[in-house]
Amino acid sequence: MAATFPALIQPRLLAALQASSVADLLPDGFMPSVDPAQNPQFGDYQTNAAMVLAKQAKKNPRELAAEIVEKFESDNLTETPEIAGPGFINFRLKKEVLEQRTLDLLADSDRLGVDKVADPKKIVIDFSAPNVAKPMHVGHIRGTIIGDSLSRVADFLGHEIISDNHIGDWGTQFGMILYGWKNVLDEKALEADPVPELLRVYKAINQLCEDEPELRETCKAELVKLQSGDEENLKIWEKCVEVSKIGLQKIYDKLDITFDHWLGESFYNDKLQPLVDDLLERKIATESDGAVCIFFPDHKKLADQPPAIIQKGDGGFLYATTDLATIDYRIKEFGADTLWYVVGIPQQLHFDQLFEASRMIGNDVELQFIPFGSILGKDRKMFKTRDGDTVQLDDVLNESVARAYKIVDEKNPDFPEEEKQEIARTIGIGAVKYSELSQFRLTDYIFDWDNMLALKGNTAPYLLNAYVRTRAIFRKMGSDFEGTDVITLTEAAETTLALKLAQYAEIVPMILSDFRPNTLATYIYELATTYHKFWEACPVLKADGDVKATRLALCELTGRVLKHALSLLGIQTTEKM
RNA sequence: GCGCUCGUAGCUCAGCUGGAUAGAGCAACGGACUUCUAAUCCGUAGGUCCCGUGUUCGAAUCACGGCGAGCGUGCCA
Repeated sequence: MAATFPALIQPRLLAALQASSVADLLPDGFMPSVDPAQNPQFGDYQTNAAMVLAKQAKKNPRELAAEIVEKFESDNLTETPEIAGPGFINFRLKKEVLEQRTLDLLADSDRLGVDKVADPKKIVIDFSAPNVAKPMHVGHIRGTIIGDSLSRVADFLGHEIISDNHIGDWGTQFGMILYGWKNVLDEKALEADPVPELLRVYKAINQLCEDEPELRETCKAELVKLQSGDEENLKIWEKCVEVSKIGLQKIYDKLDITFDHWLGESFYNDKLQPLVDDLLERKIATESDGAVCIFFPDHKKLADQPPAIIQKGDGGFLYATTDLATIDYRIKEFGADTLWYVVGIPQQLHFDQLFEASRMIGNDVELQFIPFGSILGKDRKMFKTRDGDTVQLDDVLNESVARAYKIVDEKNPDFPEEEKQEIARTIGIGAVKYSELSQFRLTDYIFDWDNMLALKGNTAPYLLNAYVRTRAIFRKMGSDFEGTDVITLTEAAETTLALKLAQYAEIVPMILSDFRPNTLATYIYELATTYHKFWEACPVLKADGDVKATRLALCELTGRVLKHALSLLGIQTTEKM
């Protein structure tokens, strides 16, 4: 596949710069930036290179721009560049170039113009990671959906990606669960639907502990028994983990999310003591106030923060210990060279410490903390499971599907029942995912049903409707797209759409440069808008000859790109709605 | 106290490594369906980009200082 338009313009522009009076100022390996023009009136692409270099050369930017344009060899790629404003150079693609690109993209149905990365990595991605014995609530939705989307994008770009659900299956919550299991468990309720019953037990004991604090000691004793290998408690624990996993899997199935591994905290139990001993021996960790800690005296920020504790005074381990063991395992057993952690921003300090500790240990691995903002309750405070007033993730998904069904049923009362439900599932789940992925991941927001489940405006149904419209054409025509030898762009709406389609290849690689699926979401929204406008302006089936062939091709290609881009967000498509 | 993140239209949010007149959606108002799906399109209205200073030809964007919100901060995860 040919390079993207910026990648084609850049070397020509560089050659012009090297032939200009500022050639001496260009650093080795310099490549001028070429970006899509903000406003179509300026052209298709623009560069600010003249302004940047004029500054260094102490020249007039517009004069330098004129010199660059003079030396610019378009080689039939663009029209003569134009100079505008303070010194922008604007490029407009030749029509034939865009037409040829459209044909190329049609022939490239697998990749749609998107190249694989030159340096594929082996990446373990850690996301979702719910605690067992507690159902997922809305707070878990971000990491789960963002992590899944990043996995899909990385995979498509040619990385080897291994997803690992590092579930919390060994935490202190088991003290209360074990006590509750033995004292307040409703066996029948457990059999009927284990996850809510486990939550009830957890909440009940949590409440009891509030009322009579001495109960906490009893719970702690249960935890110690578990951790020292007590047979009865181990059995209960295993049962708990088993039923919880089944409950979690149901949610993941609804979300169409899978993991390569489920290596929870408990998996690393026998690796913790040797790790601590080793770090003590290597003087990376030291004893302090009875606990084993890692200090960071040379780190400019962490030096003033408390140490990372890897073993408690009572001999117990903490999540810093488990996470260090996990890094080690992922490097040695998975052969990973890169680890991604999609985790809430409150854990920033923990990961700063963890990564620094890993560096001190000498691990040769790239570590990437990909944080996301918090979902807050109406009181602007973070959701906390133990309070019990959180909204469960499953309820959100069900409500979303129900709302979508209502509209599907209104608009298409004649569709078979099963089809209506299938469409409602696609739209409902897609709406939740899109509302998350279309937002910058670090922004905090207050949970609001109507906001998260909106179906109007910049939402999943708008995008799905654009896809449905591409399919409606071929359904009406009575046959699938049969290919074309010629593309003739005449209307502005066609040109704009063709350019937008070509830019898919520019957008996808950008997602991983700063881990922002919302850049892709924005692109899909713009593509859908562009297509909807094309739809209004350009009749397809009533057209003839090359015009019709061109428009059919644009519909087909738009459908392919929409479907593919949505799949990178983990959103499924529907043929009708 | 120290540290992290955020602050943009009435509301919810975009705005990529500094670029041209700061953009969408919702809500409000006005238009367009005997037409390939109107879950659409077109138009009107809406702004002290939290405040201040600095760097720059140019700042919503970068730096510093405030203010506000949320979060973290030695034995939970």
